[in-house]
Amino acid sequence: MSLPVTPSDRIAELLIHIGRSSRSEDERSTLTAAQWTCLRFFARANRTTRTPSGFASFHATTRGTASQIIKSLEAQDMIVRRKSPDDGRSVFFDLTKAGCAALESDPLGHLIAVIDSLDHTDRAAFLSTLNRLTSALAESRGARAFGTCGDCAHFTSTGQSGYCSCMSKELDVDRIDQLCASYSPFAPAGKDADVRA
Amino acid sequence: MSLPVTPSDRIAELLIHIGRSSRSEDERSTLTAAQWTCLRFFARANRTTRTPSGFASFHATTRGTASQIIKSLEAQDMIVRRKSPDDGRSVFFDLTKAGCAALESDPLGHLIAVIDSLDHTDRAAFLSTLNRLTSALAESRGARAFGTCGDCAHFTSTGQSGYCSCMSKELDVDRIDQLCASYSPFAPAGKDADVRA
DNA sequence: CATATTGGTTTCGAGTCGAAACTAAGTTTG
DNA sequence: CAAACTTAGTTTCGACTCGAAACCAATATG
Repeated sequence: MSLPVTPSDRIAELLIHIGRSSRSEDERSTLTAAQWTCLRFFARANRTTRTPSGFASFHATTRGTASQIIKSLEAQDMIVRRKSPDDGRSVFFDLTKAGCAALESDPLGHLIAVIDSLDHTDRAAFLSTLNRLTSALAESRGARAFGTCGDCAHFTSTGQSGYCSCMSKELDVDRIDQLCASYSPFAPAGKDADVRA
Repeated sequence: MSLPVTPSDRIAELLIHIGRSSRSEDERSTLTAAQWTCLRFFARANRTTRTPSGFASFHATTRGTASQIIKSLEAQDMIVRRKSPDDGRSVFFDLTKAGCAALESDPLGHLIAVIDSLDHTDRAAFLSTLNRLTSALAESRGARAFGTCGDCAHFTSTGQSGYCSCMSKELDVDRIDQLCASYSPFAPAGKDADVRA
């Protein structure tokens, strides 16, 4: 009955709990938790990542489920569908004015405010550990971690902008802070072939 | 479109993500995420907390929803319903043998393993910050935080066991690590009257 | 050109969710 | 003591979420 409770158990317990309880929408928000996550993701991810598949893997669910959540946001005019110029099968999404406006009252604000009240160095240490946990967990799940281009192993800074060896493209300042599905926390072992490993 | 992304934003993003993705059941587990959370909670909470209301407030949902999740676990013989000896309205739940056995393959094990691989001092610091965040968030939501009797302001250790001023009862070793809904992270300001503030 | 494979959608059934209406057992209060 | 709360729990409802499986169209692979 009373299994030994290690610090790791406690941390896992708290992580689940905080993730769940901070999404509770006190004010009758128009969106559900899944819809908020989707809207946030489309606001933060780069164009090649802002797709149904991208969201599905970020949200650790199936493409089918992702497709439905996206559909519901489209119906509310929070996002608009765009065809990919490169691939006839693929689509991506942009936030509408209404979508951007909705983000202003993101219920996640509560959590962010609380985090903001932390001591500066504590926060930095916390973020660093959390980053490590996320990458390790993604790896153990056999999934790819998500991260920003600026932190990515494929990225080399060239002053203000930088170059992504994965997309073979120069990235301007705006894009450096965007989420990318091809993010890799590790230095690539060999050549680009390893990107999809 | 590209709002400034502060460290706090990143942390919030990661917390939501890790909480969600670590509950994904790779192996077709017999239980859903909500059911796992419920089973875990009943395994960890003390008797007065192991109730439908207790779970509802822990899980940040309504009593109605909690009731349904509990019903589904009862139907699978994971938990058994007991009448409260003190209050004719109240019930509480114990894990069955099957419930305890199920916990052995808790999908949360993945996350725990990853946390276990952290450096000892990093882990301690992480837990401490996480605890602070959880309490602060609960307060900002106007909800009560959950914690163990051993960490509670109502608790005074007397060597191996200890005394809970909230329940006015001596707690033996087993109970010290259990979750309690009356947990308070702060020293009680005045007398016992403040407990329900 | 035939055969995968990939990106996306749809449908299905079970589970989750909050809100609201409801019962029953305690508490307050006049 | 009885009427009026309040609290613990359940039920029902409709909308949403979820994974699985079946499906379609565009792209690779052979």
